[in-house]
Amino acid sequence: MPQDFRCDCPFTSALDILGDKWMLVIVKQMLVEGKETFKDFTESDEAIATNILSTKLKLLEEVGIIIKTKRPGNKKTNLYLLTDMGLALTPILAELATWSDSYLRGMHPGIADGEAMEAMRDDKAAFASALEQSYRAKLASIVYEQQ
Amino acid sequence: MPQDFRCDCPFTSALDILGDKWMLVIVKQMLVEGKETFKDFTESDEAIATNILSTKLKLLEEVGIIIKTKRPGNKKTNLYLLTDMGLALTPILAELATWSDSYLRGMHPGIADGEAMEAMRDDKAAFASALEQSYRAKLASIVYEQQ
DNA sequence: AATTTAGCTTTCAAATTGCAAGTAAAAACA
DNA sequence: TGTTTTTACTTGCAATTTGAAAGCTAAATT
Repeated sequence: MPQDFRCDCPFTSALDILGDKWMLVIVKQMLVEGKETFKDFTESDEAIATNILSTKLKLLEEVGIIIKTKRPGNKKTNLYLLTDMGLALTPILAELATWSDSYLRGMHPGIADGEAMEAMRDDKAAFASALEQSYRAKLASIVYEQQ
Repeated sequence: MPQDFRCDCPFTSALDILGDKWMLVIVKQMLVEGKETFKDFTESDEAIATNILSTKLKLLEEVGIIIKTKRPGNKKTNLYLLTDMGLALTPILAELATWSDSYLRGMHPGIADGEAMEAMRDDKAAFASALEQSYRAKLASIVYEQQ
C-alpha cells in the first residue's frame, strides 16, 4: 500500500503520514519512554489495541520512520528502532508538548508537569537534542541484527 | 462535547486534539494561505468536504484555536480567525514542513519547493516568527466584530 | 423580484478505529 | 521432554470517523 498524498503542500504531506491518533504517539513511546517491543507498546498508558499497533508499526516501517529487527540469538522478540527519519521528528514532539503545556492545562489540568517539562520550558531545542542524543547513544550500545 | 484525553502525557494530549487529517491543515490554510471564510476553505487544494469542514471549525472554536466572527455590516459571511492559541501552532507547522522537505521527497517528488521552502531551510525559527508576525499584522488591520 | 452566493445540514457509503478472542511459534519451566 | 508461558501477531465484528453528493436557508446581488 503506497502512501498517497492529498496535494503538493509540504505541511499537508507530513500530515498525510503523521496526521492520526497513533503515529506520533508510537514514536514518542520509543523516543521518550524507551519502548522497543510489541509488548512494550501494548503496556503503554495510551492503551493501543493490538490490531492497530500492528498496522501502524507496518506503516511506520514502510515509510522509513522505524526499522524492525531482532537481538541476535532471539528469534521471537522483534525490536523496533527509530531511524534518522524517525529521530528527526523529535522537534515536532517537543513543540507539541510545549503547546500542551501552554494551552491545554485549562482543559486538562492533569497534564504531567515534572522535571522533563521544566527542562523543555527552559530550553526546548536543548531538550530535543538531548533526547535525540540519548536515543542515539542507546542505539550505539544495543546489539541487534543489521540489515 | 467536551474533549477527552487518553492520558496525562503532554505529547499525547496535543495529539488528542490535533492528531487527525484536518485540524492542522485548516490552521495552515488560515496562517499560510490567508483563508478566512467557509468558502475559502472549500476551495483549497486539499478539497475538504463541507460536512467535515463544518465539524472541524466547530471543534477548533470550542478548543479555542480560532474564533468565529463577522465583518460589521455583513450578516452572511463568517470570518474565522486564529487566536493566540492557534498562532502558537506556527512552530509545529514549520517543523512538519521541514521534515517533509528532508524526508518525504523520495516518496513524493512533487512537494512544493519555492521561496518559502528556501526561507524555511535557511532559518526555520525566523520563518515561523515572520509568518506569525504577518498574521498578527493582518489581524490588526482588518475590521471585525469583537466579542 | 429573481438569481446567486455563503454557510451550512442531511443522507448514506466507505474507511478507520477499537474491542475481544484466537493463533502460532519461540522460550522458559518442570 | 513435555507443558506452560510469552511474544507477536490475526481475525471478526461493532463503533466511530471520514467522505461524496445533494439539499436547504438566509443574505446579498442583479
